[in-house]
Amino acid sequence: MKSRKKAYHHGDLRAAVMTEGLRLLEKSSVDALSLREVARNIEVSATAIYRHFPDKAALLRALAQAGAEQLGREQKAAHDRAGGGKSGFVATGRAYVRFALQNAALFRLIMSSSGPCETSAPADAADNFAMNFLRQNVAAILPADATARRNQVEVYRAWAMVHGLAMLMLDGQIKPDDTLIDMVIDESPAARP
Amino acid sequence: MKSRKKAYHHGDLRAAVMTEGLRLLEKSSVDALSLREVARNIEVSATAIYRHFPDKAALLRALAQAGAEQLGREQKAAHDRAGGGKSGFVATGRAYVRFALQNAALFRLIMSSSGPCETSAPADAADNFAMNFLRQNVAAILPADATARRNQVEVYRAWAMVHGLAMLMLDGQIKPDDTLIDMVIDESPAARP
DNA sequence: TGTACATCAGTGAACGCGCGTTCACTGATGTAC
DNA sequence: TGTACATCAGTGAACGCGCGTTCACTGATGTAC
Repeated sequence: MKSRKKAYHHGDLRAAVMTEGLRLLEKSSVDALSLREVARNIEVSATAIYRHFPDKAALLRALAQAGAEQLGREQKAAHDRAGGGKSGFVATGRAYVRFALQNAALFRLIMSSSGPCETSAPADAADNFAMNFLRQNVAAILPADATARRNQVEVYRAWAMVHGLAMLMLDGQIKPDDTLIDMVIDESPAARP
Repeated sequence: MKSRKKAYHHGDLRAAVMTEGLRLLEKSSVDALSLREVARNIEVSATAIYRHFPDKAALLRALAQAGAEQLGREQKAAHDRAGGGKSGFVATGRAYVRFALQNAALFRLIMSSSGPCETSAPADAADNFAMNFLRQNVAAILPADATARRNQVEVYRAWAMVHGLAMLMLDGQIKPDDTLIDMVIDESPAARP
């Protein structure tokens, strides 16, 4: 069989590269990801990838972008499923940590490639997904008369707590444990009635 | 000049390797650290290092260990300087984040190489430095009648918050800013009177 | 409907690179007499 | 104090590896006539 060329229809190779890239990130680290390995696994020459991505960095950027979108989607879904408000906030945090645990390398890649969120006002959809989502959720939790500064600090604190829990579990410093995740987030002062 | 051999007295090469390793970690990432670069920089053949470390992994382990000890020392110093108690707790957190920011790659290395702290009771000095320190500090903050489980969750939450803040700043997701660090930690519910 | 042709997604050979590690070696050091 | 010798921290050449990227190429696809 083994047809030599045009094994992929138009646009399919790009998708296959992305899929395989994401798959490999499930099993190893970002630095262990190589163009050649991706190509090998989808049975295509290494150079074929250059038809779709100018270089390796571009592929990583695309993977990070796709990952960020997925994380955003999962957070949103969890939030909506919980019915918004405080339990929406808690659900968002849980989704964040669980995504990190189930997509370790991808999660790290996302964090290390999206820019700082200090980039001024008009939110940068994909880049600032987490920030924006948190900001909205935290607003739902604070007293209505909270100052902007107070709100911001609260956002950072909530994000840091959830992010830290994710990273510590990823690094094996804290044993991953769904119950513990729930306890840390649910009982957090910000989440208490 | 350039004497060819025995440029280092007994034990000095080991120290020089460690120092240069730590220095390189200040400027780049763990994966960018190579035996050969360390050797080059201290003007020694790459193979000389094998007299002191069985392989690269052993060097990384030693660097992680040294880093962990330094972090522990800085936390302890900050704690003592603040006079213990609640402000000691806050100071410890600040020291943790600042250490991370000033020793980015080393901090990551520490976190990724020390084992889980779930390893049973009799604490493993270097490995569990952060945990033990936090545990003591959190105990000083909780009401005396707090349950062990509650205490543990509180420890994890505090650690996660501080660790997350450090990682988010390291990854450029939150702009590093001493004032913000202080606000996030100082005003955290755990640190409030 | 059939044929000529431009396009461009694929190919495989080749490049130079820096890496970790091995090997047989050398020569300064410090000790035993 | 002077000499013979074992030790062992250093050397440089060499290994094989997998990588990202370049290059000139080929041949299937889809369009214009």
